[in-house]
Amino acid sequence: MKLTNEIESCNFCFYRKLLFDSLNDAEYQKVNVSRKEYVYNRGEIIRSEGDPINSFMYLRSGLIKLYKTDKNGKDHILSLNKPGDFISLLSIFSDSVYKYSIAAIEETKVCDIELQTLNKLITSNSEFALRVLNRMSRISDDVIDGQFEISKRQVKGRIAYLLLFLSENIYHKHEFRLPITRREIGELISMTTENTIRTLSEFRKDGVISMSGKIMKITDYKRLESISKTG
Amino acid sequence: MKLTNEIESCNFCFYRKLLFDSLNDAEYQKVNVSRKEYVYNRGEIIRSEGDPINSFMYLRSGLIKLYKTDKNGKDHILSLNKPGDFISLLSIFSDSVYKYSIAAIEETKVCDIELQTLNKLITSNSEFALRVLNRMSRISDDVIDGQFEISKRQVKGRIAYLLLFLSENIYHKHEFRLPITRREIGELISMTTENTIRTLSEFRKDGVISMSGKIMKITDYKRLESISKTG
DNA sequence: CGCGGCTTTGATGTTCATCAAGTAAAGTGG
DNA sequence: CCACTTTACTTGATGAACATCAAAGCCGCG
Repeated sequence: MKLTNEIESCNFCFYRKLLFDSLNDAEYQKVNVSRKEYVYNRGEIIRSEGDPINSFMYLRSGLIKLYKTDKNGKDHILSLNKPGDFISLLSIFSDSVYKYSIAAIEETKVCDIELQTLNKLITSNSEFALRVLNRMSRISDDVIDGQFEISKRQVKGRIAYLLLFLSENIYHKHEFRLPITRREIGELISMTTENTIRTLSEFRKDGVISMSGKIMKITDYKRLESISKTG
Repeated sequence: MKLTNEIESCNFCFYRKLLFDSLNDAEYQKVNVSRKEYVYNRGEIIRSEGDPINSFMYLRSGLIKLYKTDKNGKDHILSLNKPGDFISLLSIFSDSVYKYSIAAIEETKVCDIELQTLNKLITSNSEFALRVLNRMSRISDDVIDGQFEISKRQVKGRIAYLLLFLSENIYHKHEFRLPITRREIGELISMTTENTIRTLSEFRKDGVISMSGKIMKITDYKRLESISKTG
């Protein structure tokens, strides 16, 4: 993890309009002053379950996973999140510690704003408060919905769903570099590593995808969609 | 569903302090005026997936389930909620329609407040806004956490977990009337009705519980806790 | 270059869904 | 209130889906 200082001011930040649009200049200054930029490398843990929550973070670039570790030490991934997702909005107002861990899957840049600053803004700017409510609601919905979509499918459908998710929501391409290991895929879809691999191999044999190492290419999109729907 | 008028004013409502504590008298009046009371019978659907969200509800008494129906018509229960849970806080600020259905499991009384009224209060009273954020955060956390707890266990552990949940969080007794059918238990723990029944029968044979029809009694609490932990 | 983590495949067994079939209970209309 | 219909409950038999165990090749990295 490294502290950086790439952005001079939030004024021109792309993510400004997602959440901070309703702030006036004075309020912006408060954010700008309390704001810190961090860069996390692939694999680095950003926050661990149980860490105190005293700031609000959002992703400027990269990819992260939200996960929980069970008593056997096995991780269960709740969701993958990309820039624009306000990952630390979960639990932030209901608990003083993180209920989930957050780790960087790819090199990830975050902006970190003191929780106190956020609270003051919510108190002083009601439009902003509604905006936070909206974002928080959305991210919760996404996590719940993602879990639901996974749980109602069986392995093939789950893998297909995940590949489509990566292709459509993260990379916007039919060919991409798998950002996560096969074990992590398993942790995400509640399946063992072996079955995950077996299913991927099967997809390759069936000509639905082609892959070499981490490079994935969806060669039969329609078919994959059909597997995701019916499986 | 029936419209009632049991409560004269919110002033003495037990649930006032959970959320509405920070309102002044004038704000209270607004709530009181826009407020409607409804009673739903066992089994009645309160809201269906896709219904427009234009009010905010909370449970005064009873028990409800949040659920989604998949394309095969099979229901998946996301959570059971009891008085004090602000069930309609999910999705309320991120979507204009319900993403989940809500149904009464026992006779349920709700207070229904126009969304517009809620929004005005959030805008005018920042302490209230923080309170809503807190409640929303909590209910999302609970749903996510519940799903996580279920998904990491296998059948026996899931059933044990659910029985303990009902005993500890809903009824505060070791003996209670099962509020849901065996099929619904299955929908809640992502398991077939048959396996649910088989597992309950097994628990009875093993002397962990005794049951006749819907009446459940946990006879070996320690054992059930152990099954919930290890299973 | 060797160690540890990732990947892959096979063999085997367990868990769980499905199908079937019957009893019990609960709701419904005359 | 009773006959009828539907829904809930229960048990058994069978097979499919999936986990587990084992073994080996691969790859990146210190």
